[in-house]
Amino acid sequence: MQIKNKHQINHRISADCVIFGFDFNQLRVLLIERQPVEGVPQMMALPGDLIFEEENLDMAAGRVLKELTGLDDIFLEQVGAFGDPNRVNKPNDKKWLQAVRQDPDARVITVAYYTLVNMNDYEPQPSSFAKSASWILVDDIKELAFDHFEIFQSALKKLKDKINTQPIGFNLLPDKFTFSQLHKLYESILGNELDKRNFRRKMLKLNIVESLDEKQEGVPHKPSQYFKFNEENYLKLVEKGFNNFGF
Amino acid sequence: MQIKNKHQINHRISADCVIFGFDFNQLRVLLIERQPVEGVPQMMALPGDLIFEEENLDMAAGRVLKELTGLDDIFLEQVGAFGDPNRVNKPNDKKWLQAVRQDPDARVITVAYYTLVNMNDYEPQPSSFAKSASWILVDDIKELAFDHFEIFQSALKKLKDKINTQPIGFNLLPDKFTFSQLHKLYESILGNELDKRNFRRKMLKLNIVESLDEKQEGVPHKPSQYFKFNEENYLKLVEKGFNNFGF
DNA sequence: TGCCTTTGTGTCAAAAGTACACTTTGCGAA
DNA sequence: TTCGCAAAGTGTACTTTTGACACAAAGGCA
Repeated sequence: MQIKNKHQINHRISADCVIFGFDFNQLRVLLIERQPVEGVPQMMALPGDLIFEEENLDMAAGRVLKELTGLDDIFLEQVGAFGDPNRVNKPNDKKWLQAVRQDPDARVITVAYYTLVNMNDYEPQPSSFAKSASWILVDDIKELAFDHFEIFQSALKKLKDKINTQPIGFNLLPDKFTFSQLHKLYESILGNELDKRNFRRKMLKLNIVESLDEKQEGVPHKPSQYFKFNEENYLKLVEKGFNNFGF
Repeated sequence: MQIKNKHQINHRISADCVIFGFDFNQLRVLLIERQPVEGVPQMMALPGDLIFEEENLDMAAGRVLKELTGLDDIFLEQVGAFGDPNRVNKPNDKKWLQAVRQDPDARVITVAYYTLVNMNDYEPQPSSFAKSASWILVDDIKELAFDHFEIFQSALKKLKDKINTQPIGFNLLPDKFTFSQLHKLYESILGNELDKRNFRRKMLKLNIVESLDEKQEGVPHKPSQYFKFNEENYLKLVEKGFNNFGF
């Protein structure tokens, strides 16, 4: 554990967030536009910031989320650390760093998080690190600054895996939602179709959604029932060791 | 993305490894004894080291593994980053750092990995960071230096989750093994009993183990058949989208 | 030869998963 | 007022998977 010369000292640590939202039809991610720099093509990036001295990693990610969305107390889970020495060394990224950062050659290791928000709660905030932010369809994300595309892919994979173990999808919906919305959400995350009747049957059997005494209004078709998530029942299930929440 | 004063610059980054092994009966982890320091009770720790300048995180973890075990090209997966500002601030840990480190107050963020090795391949290596290493039963690990116990628990949880998705357990066994060994391995990892016949039925149906033309010899009971893992069939299954490898 | 230990095997019932199509409701346009 | 449209909501038959459970077979050893 002795310190050797080969050990670099001044690492920067940042927290980047993959913020997922659901527009009732497709899955989206909240991306920021990187501050424009002459001669560097515009590119989108994950919101993130260097961590503060007194912060732990989760707090830093929470702060990024809060600064950008105004949201607090949100589902937040670590994806992992990304620390390739070349992760910020693509030519355009380098140019950008040279224009914007004080110490552009410092090695930056980022700890990535993903988080699930209800898009309707989102209110754009003036933020220190983002010029502007927008909700981009997951399917339209093809390229991002630095290694953010790789991070995004890891986060999406993690989300897919997780939703087969825990019903975290409710974090992406408002308190009351229809079964179709829930159904569509699962299809969007998993990336494939799910039989309507089978989905409904299993979800109802789990006993973690509860029908409300309220229906859609003003729709030009049969109005659907509203439901809400029943966290109490969910916790009871987990306590019993049940873990098959997948589809 | 501007650098503010609140951002601390000189973080240290280390890679720590939770090295799992299986003694054909129970699951073990390779722990090192922390260099003794007057007045600090002896305590075990996860092997780890600060990362080098030119290394990415996986390489650093691989190097730690190689230095300690002589093993190369081994299953290695990230658990996550641990960066609480107080993770190394328990009184005894502080004392230890003050005695051993040049800059004991530096904030150290660690990226944890877990890895699965075949214990029989293990050969203790003279290592720069370990006084001595030993295989400790998972059930006997109650306390570790720094936040290593927490890291260990996360790694174990990750291993449990993973083995229900991918048959990574074979990494813990030699090339040829008996069904009982495999069975016991799954029981050790999952921490509960599995019905022998049901385990065998499912594993055989997966078609990823293959019977060898070879039996145990010299055992005072019915000798068991040897099997080997069939990676080709496994990859075919995965390609088809099959994912129910759990028990 | 008999004993001990571990291997190896089959069946039945319950649960879960899969595939599949028609009726209901409410709005809006003709 | 009626007709059409669009999405909601519902059941059944079949297959596959899981879970519970007990006894014979093989080989060493005394």
